[in-house]
This record gives sequence, C-alpha cells and structure tokens, in this order.
Amino acid sequence: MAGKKASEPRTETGHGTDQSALVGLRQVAIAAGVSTATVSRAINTPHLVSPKLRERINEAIDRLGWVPDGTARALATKRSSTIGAVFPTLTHGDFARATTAIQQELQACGYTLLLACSDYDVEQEFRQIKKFIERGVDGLILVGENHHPDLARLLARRNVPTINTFVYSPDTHGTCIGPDNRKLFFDMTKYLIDMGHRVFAVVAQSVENNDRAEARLQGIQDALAQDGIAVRPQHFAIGQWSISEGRHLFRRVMTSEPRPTAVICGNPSLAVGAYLESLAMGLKVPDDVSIVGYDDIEVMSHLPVSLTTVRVQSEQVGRNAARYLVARLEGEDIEIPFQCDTEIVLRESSGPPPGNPATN
Amino acid sequence: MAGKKASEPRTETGHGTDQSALVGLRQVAIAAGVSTATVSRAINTPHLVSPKLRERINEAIDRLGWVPDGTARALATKRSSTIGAVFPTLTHGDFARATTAIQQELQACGYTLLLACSDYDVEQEFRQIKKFIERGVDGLILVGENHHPDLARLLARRNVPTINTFVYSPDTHGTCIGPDNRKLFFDMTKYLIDMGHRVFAVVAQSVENNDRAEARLQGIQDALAQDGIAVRPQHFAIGQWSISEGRHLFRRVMTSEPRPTAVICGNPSLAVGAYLESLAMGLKVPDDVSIVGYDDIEVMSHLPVSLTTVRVQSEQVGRNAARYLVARLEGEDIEIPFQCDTEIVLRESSGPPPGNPATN
DNA sequence: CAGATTTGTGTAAACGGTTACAAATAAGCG
DNA sequence: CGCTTATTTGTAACCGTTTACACAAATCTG
Repeated sequence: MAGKKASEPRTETGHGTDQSALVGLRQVAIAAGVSTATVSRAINTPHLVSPKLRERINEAIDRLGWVPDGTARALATKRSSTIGAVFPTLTHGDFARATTAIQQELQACGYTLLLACSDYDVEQEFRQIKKFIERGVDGLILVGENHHPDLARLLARRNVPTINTFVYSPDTHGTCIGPDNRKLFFDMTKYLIDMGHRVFAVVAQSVENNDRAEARLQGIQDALAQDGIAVRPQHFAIGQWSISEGRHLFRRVMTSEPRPTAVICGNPSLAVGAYLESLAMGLKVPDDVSIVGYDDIEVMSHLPVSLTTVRVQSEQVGRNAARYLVARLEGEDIEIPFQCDTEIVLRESSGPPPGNPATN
Repeated sequence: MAGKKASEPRTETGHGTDQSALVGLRQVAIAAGVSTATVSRAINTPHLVSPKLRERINEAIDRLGWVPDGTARALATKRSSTIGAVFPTLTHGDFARATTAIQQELQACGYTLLLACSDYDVEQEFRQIKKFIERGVDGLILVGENHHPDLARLLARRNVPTINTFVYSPDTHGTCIGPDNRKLFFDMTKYLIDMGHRVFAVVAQSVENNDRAEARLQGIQDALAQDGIAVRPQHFAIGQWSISEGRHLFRRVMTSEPRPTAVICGNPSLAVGAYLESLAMGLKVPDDVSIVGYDDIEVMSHLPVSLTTVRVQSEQVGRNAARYLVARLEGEDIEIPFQCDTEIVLRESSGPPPGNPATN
C-alpha cells in the first residue's frame, strides 16, 4: 500500500489524492474485469450476481480500497438516506436525549442525521428546513406543531415526510408523536387540587413559539377552572429557562399575597431553582409549599427533598419518530404509538397544603 | 390524520410531484431563454452574468419555484458543504453546548452538520466516520485524540481535514482544540495541596476510550507526586457518569480510612452527587471535606454550598473547531487559538482541611 | 431437441448540476 | 477602422452511481 513513488514524496504532506482520487466504480469494474453495472449490483443486490464474480469484485474492491460515493448514489437513486432534524436547542436534556435516540435509530437503519437548532425561532427553523430540503433529506423531524406558514406547502410540494415531536393532541391534524402536554399538566394540577390546594402559582418559561409549553399552561388552567379556581396574576411568573430564574420567580410568587400553597414549574431548571430558593428562604417543602416540575432530570430525585415531576420518555419519542420516518420511506405504513409514555412521578416535594394534613 | 383513502384524491394528498419534480436547472434555463450554464453562473457567480439576464433568470427561478439540488451540485463540485461531527454522547452538557455552537457556526458559513454519537466506542466511532466519508463530508470534528488505528490512514487517503476537540496538549501531533486537561487538574490539585490537603480521594468516570478523563487523572497524580503524595487505592473510585454513582462513590471513599479531606470529582454529575451525599451523611462542606468538580453546570453554583469546579468554554471549543475547518476548506490557513479558555471557579465547597483553619 | 423461460452481464442513458473551452459580442486603441 | 483584448454566453463533457433494456447463456419443457 505504501511505497507509491513520484519524485520525492519525502514526508507527510499527505496528498494521498494522487491515485486514490481516481478509484471509483469504474476502476473496480476494470480491475475485476466486469462492467460497472455488475459491480453496482454486487453491492446493492448481491443475489443477482454470480458467486464467482461477486467474489472477484469484492476482492477488487478492497484491494483498491474503494468507498462508494454517497453523493453520486444519492443523485442516481434520488434518495439520500438522510434525515434532517431541527430542534429548538440541544441544551435541554429532553432534546438531547431525543436527538441521541434518533441518531441511534437512524444509524441502525442506515440513515444519517442532519441536525440544526432553531433556538425557538420559526423563521430560523424554516430557513434550516429549506436548507435540509436542498440537501435532499428524505424526511424531517421537527419539534412542536406551529411552524412557518409556508412550511406545509413546501413539504407537500417536495413530498418530504415529516413528523412533529414532543407534541400530541387527540385532535391534531399532522403527524406527531409525544406527550399530551395539556393532559399531563391537567392531571398534575388535578392531583394537587385533590390534595386540597387552592392557591396556585405557576413558574414557567415563555410560551413564545412553544406550543408545548402553551399546552401545559392550558392544562393547568383547565384543571383549575373545573373547580372555579384561577391563577392570580401575581402568581403567574414567566421567565427564562434557568435555575437562577427559577429562584427569582419562586421568591417573587412566594412573597406575594395570598401565599400560594402549590407552585407548578414549567421545566426542570425552574423546578430545581424553585426548590433551592425555598431552601434559601427557609421554607419547608412540602409542608409550607408544594413544588412540582416537568421533565425528570436526575438531580430532582437526589435533592434533600426529592421533587415531584412529570416524566416524559424523550428517548422513546426520538426513537419512534425516527422509526416512523424510516418505515414510511421503506413503504411500510406503520402506526407507531403516537402518544408517548408519560408518568407523574410523585416524590417528596408535593403534599397537602399547610393546615390540611390529610386529605388523601 | 385519520380517514385517508385512495380513489378520490379530492383534497390535500399533496402529490405535488406532478410537475414540481420536473423543475430543474434545465427548465429554468428554458423559461429564461438562456443556457443551463448561464443559470448556473447566475446562481454561483452572479457578477459574471449581465444584469439583464440575471434579472430574467431570477424571475424565472422564483416563478418556477426552483430549488437547486444540493446532491447534484455536490457531485459536480466534489464539495458537499457538509461537516460531520462524532461525539461520545449528547447528554453531557459540554458536548451539547459544543454541538450547538458548531451547528450555529457552520450554518453561518453555509455548511450543514452531520451528527453521530459513538457512545465512547472507538469501533462505533470509526464506522460512523466511514459513513460520513461515504456521504462526502468536507471535514470532520471528533472528540479526543485516540481513535481507531486505521483512522489516520483513511483520513489521509481521502484527504479529509479533521479536528480533535476537547483535548489539547503542548506536545500533541494532530490538530486539536480544547483545554489542557492534564494541566487543568494539575492546577486544581495544586490549589488543594497549597491549602493544606494531604489525603485525596478521586471520584471519576471510567477512562476507557476517554483520553480527556485520563489526562485529568494524570494531572491529579502528577501534582500529588510533586509533594510525594499519592491517592490510596481505597480512595480511588471509578464509576459511571451519574449523580447516584457520585453518591455511592463518595460514601465509599469517605468511609474508608484514613478519611480524605479533599474529593476531586471527574465530572459535574459526580460532583453534585458527592455533595448531595455529604449532605445526607451530615458532613460539613468544606469544613469536613472539600469537594471539587469538573465542568461548570448551572446547579453547581446554586446548591446550598456552591461547588468549586473547572469551567471549560465548550461553546468556544465548538465554535472554533467549526471555524477552523471552514477556514481550512476555504483555503485560508488560519491559526485558531487551539487552547481554549478555562477557569478554576472557586466557590464554597473547597477550603482548608479540617484542623488547618488558615493556610491561605 | 426446438422453443420458452430463467438467470447473469453488459450497454448506455439518466440523475441535476458545474465548468473548461469555444464562440460571439462589446470595448479599447494607435 | 482593422486588430487586440475583455466580457458574455453557449456547447458539451463530466462528476460517480444506478438501472431500464437488450442480449447471451443456461435451464426447463413437452
């Protein structure tokens, strides 16, 4: 393999391009004494080529060290075996886990993942999707249901199968997979109401361009409405996604009158922040106030007072999203479980409101 | 999504393929009354085509709604404008942040990111890289320096520029960018020694296929060795990356004799776990024991006792890695700052050892 | 054993762009 | 005003595969 030649290929420079650039299907065909069509078949549909030739071809392939050119193949077949995913961010645990799962699943099926982050910006997302389509992705994985107004047309026009993740609603139109965000928080709120809580605070992230967060808020309000309750304006705190924000907002709602007995947090960072602030404020959880969160991150179960939260199987979401697309591309018309498993994980941070020791 | 049917493509069905599939460079050329070459030039090198034609062509393009086919372009130009990144996992904050930064930077330069996770498996990584090369990536971003033995040859052969991230060592051979892991922990350890600590415990993740973690361990040992100290076997605890593991291991080292006065943790989860276990064990931090970690995740600064740790600018690593590759591909031979900014963030969890109130 | 199949290969035309080269047109100049 | 030099545009080859179609050889059939 080594000793090529040329005048003075003294050291590294690694211009290995000399001959290796020339090795294509053609060269393999010549080396094996067959036509290019046969080589192609030996690769893609081995059973259509005689064992003898197959043997010779394979031998030639790894003698020449040929690697098929995916680009050319994609052009010829009009399938890139590539899936694009656009997530708002990767720094949130659930998206990171889903992405990992997607990649794993795709890889197992011979697909490659193209990734982009929209940073919760619809325009940006749209641009990235267009880019992906230019690149010829065979399918698309997005988050949420509200996208750029022109997206639907574009997808239909180019006929790109798409699945919306982390969102599910019984009456939805598109193809989506995820938790029923509204119901999830509806149930969680119901649970708190049943325990006797009447004064609720909400500490959540902005719902801008985030229909999941919006649905969750709706769930809370719907549940409360059933009992004629509402979240008072001073108990409704919207902010960034961070622990420190959780602390601020928690303190704010807890220092306003009347003092809430239950604080529902919209994401794990806010919940952890809320709890840590309660610690700093010298409040007893859950005796003075119940705190519940969304998404189960590891630290939640390890804090001095473990946090009640909602667990969403992000991996499952990712895996099934990938699986769905692949199946659809392979022609199978599968029905994946579009609603993913969720669970309200009851831990120490939630209990009856103060002065109401046992309603349960 | 229910009642789809057949027979009556009455409404949506979106078989927009009818004519849109036919719209290519050729049709645009015809529509504009020019040759394909001119259209191509109007797109890629507008200054080479007269304003009049340019106008007409652009008009035709968006009248027909033409989207150039990236695959074909890639085949013709032999550049895919695509970069592949293989990370061990995305579930660790630093990698997630770096990935986000990479994607942002690449996007800004007109490149697309292909992503894969190797799960700390060299073979897997190699397979994924090969796949990426088949797909024609223009460059590669990897983590660490020890890869599959055949990788170097493959990369040289195909002439794919590559950068190793999260690793930097003054005497390294390849192109890499990241913190000097050894020095980082060397300094951290030195700081603890200077404060008077003599009995050290290490709680870290496995170093298998992880030269970064290995280098950090080496840094600890080197620093200790300078003062003739070593970590006793019973104080050397290696395990998984998780909070619960951090708790276990912390308890284990703290219940062995002699009791360590300083516990160095190899990652943020272990550090948080260690601290939480100290709480559960009723130990005072830092009075009874100092705890330090690696990587600054938000919760560390918010715990009742904030944690001393090392901060690595993962975004910077990612951004510069991307920038480097792009520059290299554009022909510029830039010198990025290969060593990334790091900082030992001193917080409450570290202090003088018990019975040594003031050495500082 | 001639004719109808099946099976294994080769030929050559796509796939949808880019680009070297040639040709035509416009501009510059002594 | 011819001749040289830029500037624009067109022609056609090429990028590296796949695959429809044709064809020859092997395998059946009656």
